[in-house]
This record gives sequence, structure tokens and C-alpha cells, in this order.
Amino acid sequence: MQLDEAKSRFIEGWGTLGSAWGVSRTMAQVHALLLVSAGALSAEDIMEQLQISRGNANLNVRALMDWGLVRKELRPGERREFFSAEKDIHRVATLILQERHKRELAPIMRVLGEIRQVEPSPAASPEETQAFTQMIGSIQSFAEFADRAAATLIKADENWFLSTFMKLMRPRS
Amino acid sequence: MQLDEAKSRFIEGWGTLGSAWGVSRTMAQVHALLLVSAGALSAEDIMEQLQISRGNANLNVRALMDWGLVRKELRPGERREFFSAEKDIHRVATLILQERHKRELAPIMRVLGEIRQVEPSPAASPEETQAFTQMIGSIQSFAEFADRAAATLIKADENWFLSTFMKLMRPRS
DNA sequence: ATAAACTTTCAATTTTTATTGAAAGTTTGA
DNA sequence: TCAAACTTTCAATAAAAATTGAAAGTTTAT
Repeated sequence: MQLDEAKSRFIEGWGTLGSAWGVSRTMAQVHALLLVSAGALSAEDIMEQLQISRGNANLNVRALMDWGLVRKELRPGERREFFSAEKDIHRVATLILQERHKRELAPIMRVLGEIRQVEPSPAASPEETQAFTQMIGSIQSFAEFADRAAATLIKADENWFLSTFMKLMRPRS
Repeated sequence: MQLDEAKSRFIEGWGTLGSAWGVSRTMAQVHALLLVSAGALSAEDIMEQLQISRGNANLNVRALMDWGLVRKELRPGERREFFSAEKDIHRVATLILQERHKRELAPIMRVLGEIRQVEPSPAASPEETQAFTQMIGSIQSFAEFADRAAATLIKADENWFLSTFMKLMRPRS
């Protein structure tokens, strides 16, 4: 397989993965393209390589900058902007985790905290109310657990932890 | 807040969360509804409570059964089917993890493995090819790490989780 | 101040995804 | 066997999301 084909397949695969996880296909593809490009790319480059319009390229590049995954790069004597992706995968994972925490975990946790304050009422049996409270409580504590575990693992990963853990978890290969 | 309102808010919030993570809003809402319903519900119940059509209810209930999150419940002497959700959140998390592994991680890992076989060619500099290979390699190893870590933590911390769960079951201040 | 070289915006459009509802299919009991 | 009581399917439709492209906005050099 040639490099160009490999890159295309990565871009396609990353796009598909993204859309399964609630990220727009094109945003994931722009990210993939920048991940596998040696240098920074201009809007024109992105438009051409992914066959998308200027507006679309601009929109998605800005979204990626909001996530902290892509940076503008200004070159002296050049008027146009170039874009490059964060290449350190651990840092990429951290950034994605942070954003998803902020955008999705935090809001649902707020809702869970609020609805857990449900009052007993004559309209519902105490058993039903209690079952509800227990369900919400267990979701809350699981979410907290998962959130902490993810953050801990990713942080640990950046130090000595990764190699040790991976050896322990992957006795083969 | 009354129980009914709390349930509605949960259903709405779970639906929103689902759509941010690539699950259709209605599927997540059906799941939420079954999670907070005391007993099993019929198709009619689901249709009525979520205001959706019969076909839609059927489709989503079957999708949830494919994920292993919902079970059919047959009652002696009743012709229609009732549905109930897996209520153990720990088990819910495991099932979701398993399915996402199968549906999304496995395919991208296959692609990564394939494109890593990229051959040196005169069309690309060795440096560029090597940078690509390194990027793909680091994504592979991170994905493997995250996958194993998630599975390991969910399994290993069952005791920790259960103790927290028990604490939360007690009424608080 | 002007124009060139860019970037950004957004209403219109296209594409994708979800939903409906009626028809077809299935199961059960008499 | 039939018919009632269900479930499932799927073509049509609706709704949501992504995309375009042209106009407006911005920056820079002269």
C-alpha cells in the first residue's frame, strides 16, 4: 500500500469512527488529515484534499480549535493561515476527555443531582420513589467513578505508568 | 419535584446524552424510560409515554435488545410482550462497553493494522512514511491501552463500586 | 484610502437519519 | 379452521444535520 492510500483510508476510518461517537464525519476527517500531514495545511489544502467547500473547511477547523486539537500557525510574510494538529496522542486523548466532560458529563450530572431531590408524594408509592432514587444514585456514582478513572489513567499514562501498566495488561506481543 | 417530572427530566437528559454519543435520541429515551419504570412495559406503554409510533417503539426496543440492555418478558396468559431494562448499572456499563468495542473499536483497529503496512515508495520521503507509521502506531497502542484499561477497571472495581452504591442507597441529610 | 488576499458568516440547499402508519406477518385460543 | 390480538416490516414522509457558495467582513501593504 502506498502512503497516499494509507492516509486516505485513515481519514475515512477516523471519519466513520467519529460519526459513531457523535462527532461530525467531516470534523473527524479534517482532524485525521491534519494528524497525518507532515506540516501545517492551509484552508485551500484542506478543501482540496477532502473535497469540501471553504465554509465547511473553516467551520470544522474552528470547531477543532475549540476542542484544542488544532492550532493556527502564522508564517511570517504569509497572509493566509495554516493549521496543524496536536500530534501527541496522549494529549489528544486528554483534550477530548476534558471537552466531553465539560460538554456532556457535567450537564447530565447536574440533571441527576436535581431530579434526585424528588419528593415523596401521594401520587407515587414510597417504594417507587425509592427505586427511582436508587437508580439515579447508582448512575451518579458510576459516572463519577468512570470520570475519575479516565482522568487518572490518562494522567498516569504520561508518566511512568503507561509502560508498566501496558506490560501488565498485555503479557503477549 | 414530583416523581413524574423527575422521570421526564431523566428521559430527556438521557436522550440528549445519547445523541451526543452517537445513539439515537429515541433509543436512549426508551432505555431511560425502562430504567426508571418499576415493572416491564408493553409496546403500547412506551408509545404512549414517549409519544412515538408503534413502528418506532418496536424498532428501538429491538435495538436495545441487540445491545443486551433490554429483555422481553412474557407473562403467562398475556399475549402481548413486555420489556424491561437491565437495572444493574454496572452491568449496563459492561454491555455498552462490549458492544462499542465490537462495533467501533474492532473495525478501526483492523484499519490501523492494515494501513501500518504502508510500503516505502519513491513518491514519499522515508521521513514522511516513518512519521505516518509512528502516528498510526501510537494510536494503536493508545487504543489498546484504553480498551484494556476500561474493561479491567469495570471488572476489577466491582467491589469498590458496590460499596459506594450501598452508601448511596442510604438516605442522606 | 484603496485594493488584494484572506477569513467568516449565514440563508438556501442537499444529504442523512429518524419516524410514521398502514399492510403484512405471526401467534394463540376457540 | 378462523379471527382476534399482537408484532414486524418498509416505503413514504418528516425532521435534523451537514454543506454550499456567495456576500460581507477583516487584515495588510502601499
